[in-house]
Amino acid sequence: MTGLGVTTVSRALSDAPDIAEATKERVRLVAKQIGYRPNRAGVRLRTGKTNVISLILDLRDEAFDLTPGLVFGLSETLADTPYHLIVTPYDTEGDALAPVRYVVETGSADGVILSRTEPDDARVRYLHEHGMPFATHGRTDMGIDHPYCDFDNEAYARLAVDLLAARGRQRLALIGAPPQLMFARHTSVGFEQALEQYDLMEIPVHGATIDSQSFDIETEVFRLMRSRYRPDGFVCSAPTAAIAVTAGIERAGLIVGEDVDIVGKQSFDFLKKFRPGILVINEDFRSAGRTLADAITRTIAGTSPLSLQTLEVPVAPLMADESQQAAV
Amino acid sequence: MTGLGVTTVSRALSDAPDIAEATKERVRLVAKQIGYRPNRAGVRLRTGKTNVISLILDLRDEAFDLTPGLVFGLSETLADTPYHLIVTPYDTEGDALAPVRYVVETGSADGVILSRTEPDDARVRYLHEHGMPFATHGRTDMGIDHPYCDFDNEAYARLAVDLLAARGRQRLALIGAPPQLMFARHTSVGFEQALEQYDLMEIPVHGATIDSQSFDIETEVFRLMRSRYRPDGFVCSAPTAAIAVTAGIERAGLIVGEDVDIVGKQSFDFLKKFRPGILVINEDFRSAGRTLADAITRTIAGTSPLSLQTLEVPVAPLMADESQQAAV
DNA sequence: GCGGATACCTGAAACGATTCAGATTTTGCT
DNA sequence: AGCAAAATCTGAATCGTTTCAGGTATCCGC
Repeated sequence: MTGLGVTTVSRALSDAPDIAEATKERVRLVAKQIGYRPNRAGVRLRTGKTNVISLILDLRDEAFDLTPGLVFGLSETLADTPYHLIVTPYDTEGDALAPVRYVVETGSADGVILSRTEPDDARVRYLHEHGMPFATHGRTDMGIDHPYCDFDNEAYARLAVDLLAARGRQRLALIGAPPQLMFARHTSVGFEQALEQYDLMEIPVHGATIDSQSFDIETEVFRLMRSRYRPDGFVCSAPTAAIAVTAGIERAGLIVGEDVDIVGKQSFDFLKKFRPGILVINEDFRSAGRTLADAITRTIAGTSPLSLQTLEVPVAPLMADESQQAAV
Repeated sequence: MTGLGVTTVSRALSDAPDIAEATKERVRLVAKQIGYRPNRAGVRLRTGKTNVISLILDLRDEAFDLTPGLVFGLSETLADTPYHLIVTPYDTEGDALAPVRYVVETGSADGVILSRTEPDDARVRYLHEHGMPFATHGRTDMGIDHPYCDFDNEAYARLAVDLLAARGRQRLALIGAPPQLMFARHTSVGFEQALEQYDLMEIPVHGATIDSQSFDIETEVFRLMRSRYRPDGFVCSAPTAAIAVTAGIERAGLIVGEDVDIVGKQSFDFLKKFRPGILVINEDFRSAGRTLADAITRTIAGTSPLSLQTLEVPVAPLMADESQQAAV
């Protein structure tokens, strides 16, 4: 104790206007000396504020770059705030709502981060209706203005087709994400648009979605490469897809970058080493995590969602010849 | 309210012996009906128990399979307990102790999970001295009995050399992890042992550690392949290393699986697709996460650390000829 | 020198749980 | 019937914080 009442100390530390500046200074000094840290349970009990952000993770999600990207980006940025990041997983086949319901009902967090949004997302609706602050990786299509950070997959798909068209490819296939996901829809839209613009042919890929256990991309690509409608260009909506497509192509005895081109996404720099012929566009999930951390804290502080909507623009890769040009 | 005192209700829900069975039943029923969930802040304030496990993450760690593996495995298993998983990051170059000190000083968790242990690990010493329960991914060499889950990297390296020796390789190189890490030491020990046993030659790789920004494995391997001491077999201590080694070998115009063999680790099934010639041994980080979750909750409950030490044994991959044999 | 504003400080209640130390009722035994 | 023991219940304190509702000087103007 400094000889002051607990009220004074509390108000001094929160920089209230009715405390003398000298007193505040003294309190702050003593607090520093004894290494005072407010007890989170006390604060939480009294104010109801948890100082916790909950990241909702789908346990079935094997995407090996999204998850660490978000976790690192979020925790990195939240480290400079009073917030802790907690991971709330779920693997219920049917009920994706369970974890958000849990967070809302128990009030175990001040804000929620969602990923892999759907056009009509029950979790988003639920959180919005219950007034729980949240930010999403990916947009929705529900007319609800909420904070998000998204990669512009429409632009990505257009850019991918640009690249393939520039290399003279004619018959393009899209290896999509599960169609119920918003980013898959954006990718499709961009893909279709660009096809029309260049007047190219689309080779439909039956059931061509990533991370569906039942569907084997490699085998399907292999089958396609031997069929009458052989694609000469692939657009992949996820990094892992590019690997599987490559495997399928090579099983059919064809060469990536010569007989066929692949455009793939990555956040970790390995596709180029996997096959130098793959056309690579970067998507940085870690940076998305940072942006989302920022967005959720601001949302809790009352900032309007409209100013917290970020769309990351894909950047065209340097082509082999361009980079040589640049070097000269 | 059920008409009972709060004491009775509390004791009933905690199944205390001095409450009538009928009463307990009634209380439980009502609790279920109104969806009662104990307020975490209340419990935490009164009992000091946080019901939180803190996972300490190194932000420089770009290992793209360890992190999601641990996060998924831990959160998955903790979901069936009252514990929440919180992520405590750090990126301080010098002070790896900062995050554990923070957790201990603020009492923000009941238990801590560490990864990437060192033989003499300051974090382990600190947690042990302060009586904070913890479990580590990886062992230490400090004479402290603590719960851990580790992959037997010594056996891995021996197995790797076995595979290379069986294929007639003579001059082997180890692409190590940062030498200050415990698992790197285990790998080295196993490697040396096996070399001696088979009487093979070791080609030293200068500064050959993964995730050191300054060192470029690919370039070093390329240099080696053109030098007088050209290795014909590589043992990689991390998945990413196998990619870089492959790139270096191919830059030198040699073929993986023919001119040179590589043994690599993976947790996610992609190395075989990357280059079918790579010899692959699995390490399952997700399962390690599950094991660690179990270990830390048991440790908090008072179980002796000795029974909470798990060593996962590497399994030899099916060779191409063996798998054919097996199929016949 | 007096009333009232201003500046600065503080006691006590409240958040939701657990638990100590009884209190009351019932039971068992003679 | 009487009394101790056993069974069952409960009031009140406590954890650490914030905040309501005041309390006490000090200052200012006239």
